[in-house]
Amino acid sequence: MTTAQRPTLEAVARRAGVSRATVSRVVNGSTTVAEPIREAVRRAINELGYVPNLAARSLVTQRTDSVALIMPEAAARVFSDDQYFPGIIRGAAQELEAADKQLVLMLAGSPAGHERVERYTTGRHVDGVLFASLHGADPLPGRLARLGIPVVCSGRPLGGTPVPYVDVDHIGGVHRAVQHLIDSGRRRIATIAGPQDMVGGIERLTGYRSAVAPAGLPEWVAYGDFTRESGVAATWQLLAAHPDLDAVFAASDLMAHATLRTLRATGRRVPDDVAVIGFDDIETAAYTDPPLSTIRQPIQEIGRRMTRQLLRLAAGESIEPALVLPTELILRDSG
Amino acid sequence: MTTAQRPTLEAVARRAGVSRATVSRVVNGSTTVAEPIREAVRRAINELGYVPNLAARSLVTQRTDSVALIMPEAAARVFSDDQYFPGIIRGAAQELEAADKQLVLMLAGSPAGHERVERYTTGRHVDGVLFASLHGADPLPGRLARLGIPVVCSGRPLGGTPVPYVDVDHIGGVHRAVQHLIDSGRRRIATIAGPQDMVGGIERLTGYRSAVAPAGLPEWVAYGDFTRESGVAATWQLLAAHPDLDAVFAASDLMAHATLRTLRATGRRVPDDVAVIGFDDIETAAYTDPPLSTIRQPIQEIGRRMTRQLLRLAAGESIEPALVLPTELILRDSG
DNA sequence: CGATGTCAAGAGAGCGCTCTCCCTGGCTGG
DNA sequence: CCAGCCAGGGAGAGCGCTCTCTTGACATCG
Repeated sequence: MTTAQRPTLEAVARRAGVSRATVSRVVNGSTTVAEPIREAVRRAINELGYVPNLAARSLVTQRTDSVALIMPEAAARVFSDDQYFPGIIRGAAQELEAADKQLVLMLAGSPAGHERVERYTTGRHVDGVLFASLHGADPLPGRLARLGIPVVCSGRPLGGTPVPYVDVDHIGGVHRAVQHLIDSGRRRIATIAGPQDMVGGIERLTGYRSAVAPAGLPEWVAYGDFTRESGVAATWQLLAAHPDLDAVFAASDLMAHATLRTLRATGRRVPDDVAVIGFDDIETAAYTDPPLSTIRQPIQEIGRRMTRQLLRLAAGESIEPALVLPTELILRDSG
Repeated sequence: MTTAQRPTLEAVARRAGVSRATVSRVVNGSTTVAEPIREAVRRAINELGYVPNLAARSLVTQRTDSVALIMPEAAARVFSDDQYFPGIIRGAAQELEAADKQLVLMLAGSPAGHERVERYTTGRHVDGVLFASLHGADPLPGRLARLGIPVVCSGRPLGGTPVPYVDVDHIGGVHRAVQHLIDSGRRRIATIAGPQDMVGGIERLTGYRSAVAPAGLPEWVAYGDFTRESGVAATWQLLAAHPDLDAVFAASDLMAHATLRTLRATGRRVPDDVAVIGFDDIETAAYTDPPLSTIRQPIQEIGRRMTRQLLRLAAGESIEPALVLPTELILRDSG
């Protein structure tokens, strides 16, 4: 499997009868090259099938034109049909495509993975690093930031070092949703909260409390980890403790979907007996039975904004330390 | 934002009082370095916070330790809640993690994107290229293969140049599913086929025909593009033409899900009036109403196998030109 | 008509690393 | 006692590119 020797700048230069520098100028679109020469170089490039060696280029330019997107989740969980990560990826990919940069995807679930990510990112193999969702107080974003590597997180990082981030208004969104339940007469409103080591999990619970407490209603909380499985368990738990509940706010659509099914399994009707509201507005939400009311967060937009911030950072501009995007209450039939 | 000058091999060598070569030996784990010196070098590395510059390394080693995963879809479609791409990504990520290599994700939906992918991959920025699902006869895989760049596709490529691939047994799986419908007494079995410019779309239709024809049953075909929206349209189309159909095989779970809902909207009961079988076994399939019978394809395993093949190719080993994984009929309640 | 300015193109010095020699000094064996 | 042999370590040549500096050829101006 002998790989044909790739042509180099040198080879093109020889063939076109010019210097390496001139070929480089043509390749990089400098204007100071006379048209006939430019044309000759182009022809030589085509004839030889020349393609620049990116490693050599980035060795001297100190840029790699690629950015890493880190998912600090176990690989197994990243791609459930939760639309969060895919949405972030998609937004980032779009924005990077426009900037003609590459997206390097890294899963940092295992400790080994985390270590690899650290080696790779600190190894200057990327111009910047995007963190999609953080668990606990991961020190890596702060460390990278201190190394001078551009970093942007999705969701306010819990660590000590301040790192620029993009997030949505969890509290406001949930508050409005729960308030809507209250306004429509619900009085026994439970919630299935997310993991309490993630900002999203914490703040959505805060939002629930901020609506329920002032109304003098009880706080009924069960915990899940955003997945359907955990949603089933949490729903049973709530039902056991409060068989008379008349509404559930679940911190993710996946959990809300599980709640829908579990409620039905117990003979309760949605929304007649129990109202259900989720969070995310994944595609499936419109296809559940009944269609799920939910709080939409602009996931793709988060990915886009993160990327935009990162690129500005990488370009040496200064940016707002935080960007908070609005959420929207989508009312369907479940509540 | 002045980035502190990164320490180089040279700096470490000076500090440890040895030569660059020796530091390189230590970093790369050569055994021919005496323990005291090795230790001194390690200390110097830690004190300086030295991290090797990967671009420089790959310039001389001609390896980059990263592989590209290409999705030839519009960014907008890659991450619907179809689990195909996420599954491939996940499988590939796992396998690459084990090999300590990086996953570079590229979307080649637009013509511009396609061109970027070509530049990047031919630019030797990756050690190999994985194609996740191909539309039509994309010439890129063949071209890369001819350039000597290791390539593996998911699904048999339609192009002229033979390229190694990993696929599942679409025909056999669908045949068994449709045969199951026939065996359970269905006689008016329609299908919603996938795009006919993709192997999966073509072969699933072939599988349907291979079961229906020998049984002397009519072939009722409508076409979709694997999405829910297209599933809705195709179902209405089938219903209009054949109001008496008693089973539908949809070439994707997403389309099957849409069929389920559309059938119900027309007052038909599943599976009593009409049986429905999908293809993929996405997570949602177990949560539809009724739970969807479907043909499971081991998506993650495809990603893993592709990656394994690619790594062997990159290591200079020779591999089987095709790997076909089995599919499995999962019977739930819909048919 | 020589001095100056201008612009295109070449020369050459690295970027940070790996890897092939080659050298040194301590041992072995005859 | 000396040739022969290692093992451990250094020197130095690039990998393929960019970019600054310099040169050379003209056009312009006093």
